[in-house]
Amino acid sequence: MPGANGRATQADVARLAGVSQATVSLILNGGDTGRRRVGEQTRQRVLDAIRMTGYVANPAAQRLAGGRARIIGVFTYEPVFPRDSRDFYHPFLIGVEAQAEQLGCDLLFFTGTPSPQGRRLLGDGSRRLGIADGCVLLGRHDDKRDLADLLSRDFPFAFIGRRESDAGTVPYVGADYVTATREVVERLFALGHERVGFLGDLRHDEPSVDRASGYHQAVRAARRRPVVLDGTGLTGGEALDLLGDNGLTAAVVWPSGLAPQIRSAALARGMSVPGDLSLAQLGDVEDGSPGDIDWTGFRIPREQMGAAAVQLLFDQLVSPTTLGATALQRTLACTVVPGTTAGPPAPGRVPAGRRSAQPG
Amino acid sequence: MPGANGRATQADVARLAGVSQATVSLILNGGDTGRRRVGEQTRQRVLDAIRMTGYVANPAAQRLAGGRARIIGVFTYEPVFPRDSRDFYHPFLIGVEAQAEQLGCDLLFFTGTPSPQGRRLLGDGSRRLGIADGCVLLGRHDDKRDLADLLSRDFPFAFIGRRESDAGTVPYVGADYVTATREVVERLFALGHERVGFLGDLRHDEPSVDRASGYHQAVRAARRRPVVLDGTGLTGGEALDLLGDNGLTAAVVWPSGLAPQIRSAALARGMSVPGDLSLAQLGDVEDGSPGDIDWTGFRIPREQMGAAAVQLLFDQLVSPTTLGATALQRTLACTVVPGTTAGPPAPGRVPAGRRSAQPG
DNA sequence: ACCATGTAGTCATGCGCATAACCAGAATGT
DNA sequence: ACATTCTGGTTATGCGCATGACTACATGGT
Repeated sequence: MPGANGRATQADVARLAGVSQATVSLILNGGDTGRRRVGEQTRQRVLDAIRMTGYVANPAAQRLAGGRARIIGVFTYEPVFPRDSRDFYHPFLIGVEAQAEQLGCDLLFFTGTPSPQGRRLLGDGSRRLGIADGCVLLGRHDDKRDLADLLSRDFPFAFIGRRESDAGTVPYVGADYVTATREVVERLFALGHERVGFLGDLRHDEPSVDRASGYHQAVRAARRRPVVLDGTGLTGGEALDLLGDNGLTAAVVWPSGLAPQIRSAALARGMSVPGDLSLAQLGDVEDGSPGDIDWTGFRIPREQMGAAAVQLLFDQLVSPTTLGATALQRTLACTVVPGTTAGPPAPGRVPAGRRSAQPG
Repeated sequence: MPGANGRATQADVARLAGVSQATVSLILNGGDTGRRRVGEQTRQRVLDAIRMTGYVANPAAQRLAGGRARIIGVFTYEPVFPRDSRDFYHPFLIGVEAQAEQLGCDLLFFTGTPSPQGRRLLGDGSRRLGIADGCVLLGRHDDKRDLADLLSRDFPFAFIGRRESDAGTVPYVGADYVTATREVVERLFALGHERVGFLGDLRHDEPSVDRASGYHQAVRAARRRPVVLDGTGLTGGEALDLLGDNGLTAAVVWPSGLAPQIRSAALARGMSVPGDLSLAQLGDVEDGSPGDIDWTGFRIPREQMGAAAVQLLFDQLVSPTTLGATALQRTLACTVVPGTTAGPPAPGRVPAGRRSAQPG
């Protein structure tokens, strides 16, 4: 005898099975407790009744009563379905969706007006994560206030991408940019380059710091001198000049989007890549650029990161307090790809850049 | 004094403002009733208290109490974030997200195991739409049982794409394929073609029926004979042969994905498009194929359809019973695009197909 | 003086579920 | 024979909110 809205409730099931509503709940959520507490024949009667009535739990009621609704919130700092940029989030979300499905969870996407600083999760009283069991967060902007807010309440969450905060242990699934960068740089040294430059945005966010760190590890291991160049805001040509001025025959580029521009500038000046200049990207380009070039560098396991973040969140839901700090911070390996934009240095050739742009 | 979970409740607000919880609720949801029922200074005190406490409504409680949670469910019959096919859903979802944001609603995506027949919304007791205020549905498969189920309960929903059912008025936002197809065919006649063929999957789903209908309208208006060819499962070459065997110099192709294959086959045989054969697509290709060709045909307003569907759902939520059958079924116009794959027939030239593949 | 009408709220209840607290009867220990 | 433990449940309660029913007081009409 379903209610007015056409859905059966636990009470309906209970009535049909001749037990109390609490018994139905026990059987459904009791776990060990339930199994020990309810007799087998009663159990079967109730399960039959559930089948007959087509009962499905009302997630709102489950949440309100302090249970889990099998709903995972997803918070992005930008629209999930962007119109232009061919989709920074997409690969992550493939993994998120797949894993959520695996775990039988639905996904709740929080919309919100993107503000210039990105949108905040908890501030301004507009957000209502209350309905979700927990929340997966991803995006390039990270708001330290959001981090602190999240840590201060007991709302489970997981970041995609490494995040650190003074306020506590931030649960995240990151990629090991340090190792990946180190390996790429080592590879360039192994090819015979005397010096390998790091050309990038010298910011202090986690992704940048990690790459710089991996670079320095490789340079130190090879007993060479680091050449760190600030490429912020540079055009391809300017960046190429900068590399040439520093006499470099090889460089890793961060963020990766700059690399194709440098390559284009080089080709335009009659140089060859990797003949005259070896280039490597530190991670796949975000906007799926005209990609017939097989770049040397590494690939970020975005899909797996999304899936792992959902799993991390789920693990927290299942055992609210058990997880230690190490279990809360998970790191996945990147795949180094050989590619075709790096090779041995041309012997006796003038290093890249301005000078070779005006051949005599 | 927020609760244990760190969030303020209406009771907290009420205590701070010196009123009862019911008054807070009244002010927040009363609409006209509330404004008449509560004095202005009390109102202000409560609003201040809300600001001070940072109160945000708990959607679970709102739903449970029969109210609206500002959550819109989205049901697709396939994964929302597909790995391969460059994204049939994406354009719709851009509109859905934008409109949901506009209306201040969050989006709940139902995951579920895609089965060969697509997944069912309500069957099998696994789905829980209960948390959402209503649901937007989209996908190529439509399950007549789902339609009947949905109509039988009072759960608001809206389809993206026309759907019909014997069980009642199905709320949907469709595109006017009939008019668009008619206009495209008229255009081909206007270019001077004696006969214009319809080559397509002759199915009975709404999108196919609409296109066939528009084709026949145009043919009738031009007082010509219809040439309807079944293109199901044909390769480009086979389809080209079929057109040639029927002596056609122009054809509209459905689904649109077949058109590029026909064109390629034609070019491979030394024919020219539109010189020897005019082709038009009935709608944009779904998988964003290598698109440097400017196809004659029409464009489906996917983004607007997504937005309109959300709006349609929202309208139902606001006035549960007011909407008549006409207001529940909305149709958007497609944009006819001239393109470059249709032109006047070559005078005195042999029609397309096999024969011109063996020039003497 | 009395009822009708309006104003500004409060009270009580229930949505569907999870869960702590309780309880009856049977089995077991001593 | 009586206390203890186990088995198999039931009762009671509250989560946070919306909403119908009710109340207390003021104002106005007759």
